[in-house]
Amino acid sequence: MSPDHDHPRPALTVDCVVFAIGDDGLEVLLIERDHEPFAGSWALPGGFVEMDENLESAARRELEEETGLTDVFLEQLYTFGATDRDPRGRVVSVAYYALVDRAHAHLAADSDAAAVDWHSVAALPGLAFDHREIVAAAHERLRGKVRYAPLGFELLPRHFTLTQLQRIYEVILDSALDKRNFRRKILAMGLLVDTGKLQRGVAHRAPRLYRFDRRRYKQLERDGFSFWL
Amino acid sequence: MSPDHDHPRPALTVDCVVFAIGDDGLEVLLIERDHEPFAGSWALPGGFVEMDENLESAARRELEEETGLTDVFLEQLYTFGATDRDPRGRVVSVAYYALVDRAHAHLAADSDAAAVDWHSVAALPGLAFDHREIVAAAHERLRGKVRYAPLGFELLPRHFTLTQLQRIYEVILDSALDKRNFRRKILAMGLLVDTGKLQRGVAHRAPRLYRFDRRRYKQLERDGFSFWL
DNA sequence: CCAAAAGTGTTTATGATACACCCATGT
DNA sequence: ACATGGGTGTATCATAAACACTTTTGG
Repeated sequence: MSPDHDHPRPALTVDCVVFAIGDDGLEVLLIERDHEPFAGSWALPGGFVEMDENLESAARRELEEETGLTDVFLEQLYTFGATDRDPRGRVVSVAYYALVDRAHAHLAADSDAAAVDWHSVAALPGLAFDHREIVAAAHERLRGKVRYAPLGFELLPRHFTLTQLQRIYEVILDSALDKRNFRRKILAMGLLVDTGKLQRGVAHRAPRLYRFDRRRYKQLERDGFSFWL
Repeated sequence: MSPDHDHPRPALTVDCVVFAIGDDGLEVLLIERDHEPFAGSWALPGGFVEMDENLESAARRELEEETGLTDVFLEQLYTFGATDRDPRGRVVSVAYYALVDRAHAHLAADSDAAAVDWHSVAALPGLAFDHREIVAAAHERLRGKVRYAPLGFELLPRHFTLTQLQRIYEVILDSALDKRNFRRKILAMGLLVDTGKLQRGVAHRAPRLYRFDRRRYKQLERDGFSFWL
């Protein structure tokens, strides 16, 4: 017996809000739509969920197909189901957000899309469907969660400097942070490991490179420690 | 053109995790299923989303139909879409959680359900589908969010005493709180209004009744204030 | 008059904030 | 040598935590 035999079903899609930090601050990855509806408009990467795949798998598949990105940090955001959100009919969309290191994210536009490109969150073009609302929800989630979860590291390469990390937080929280206080606090958590390497090739004193100790984070988390910035 | 014309679609449901504080601590409202699958098992109230209703509307409708509850605090939790979560086939469920004042929640079992009743979260019976996992996710969300959002008030009648409020937090956070510190902190936020009334009929000094000032909360929130406990 | 919860301040400890200069490197 | 960001410590302030007794009411 089918769950609802003759019962009509909404279509189900996933959409991905991919964030990175660029020169213009926080940026989102958008694709230019090739087909109707909203052909020519910018939109979030996403598409229909297959019958035999989990939701997160669908999000990862669509992301790879449409942008070339794989192995990114990905988390479910919210499910958007307003009855009029798609002009073609009833379409419910499970939205995810992803965090990537812009410098190491090599993009490859799909045949379905005219283009793939980064756009400053502060100056988005007109978006298809309710995608502006979805980006706004993702942005709010990121701003809230970055303070109590180790999300900042997902926007950086595996080895990074404290100044790079501080910039991540300054961009997301949209406020200047004190360098000494920031460094003291983040190092005091004991989650950063000094790799012993230095970043050479910069026209000033070579900064130390750190990495985030995921194993230790999970350990401390179990022991009741909570990340806080 | 239909969004996916010949493309098969998962079925879409909503499920509600309704919390209240009872004598056994945190409790969840469950219905005893009348029909297969899982006939006789306890399950979350919920059901299929109609083509012309929003997701939250569907959750409220199912909640009223199956338990009689209306006008509750309701928030989207997470969407569960594991391919094997329903033995009948592919069913994706958008889960919501609700908070109600147990004393004022008058229940009415639907014809579809053999029974509706409260169950201690600490000692749940076996649940249908992946409902145990959904309850766990809702519980975690509640524990996390109650500290930075004014959710506690949703579990009390409009007029309440500070001791009642403290108990809410103690139950949800599962830790004892200092009475004097609790009262100082919660009153300092300026969100509670002394109604001037006393709760009579108790075998001890009559406590003052307060109410939560929602208008003022929204005001302060806009001004950058953030609830914290 | 007894039981039961209401109500009320102060001290101490901890964590947050503010703040300025010298150092190392590449050009 | 100069421009650029890297790296470091202390004093002050604000918030959190610990803690015990008197008051009021109903039975």
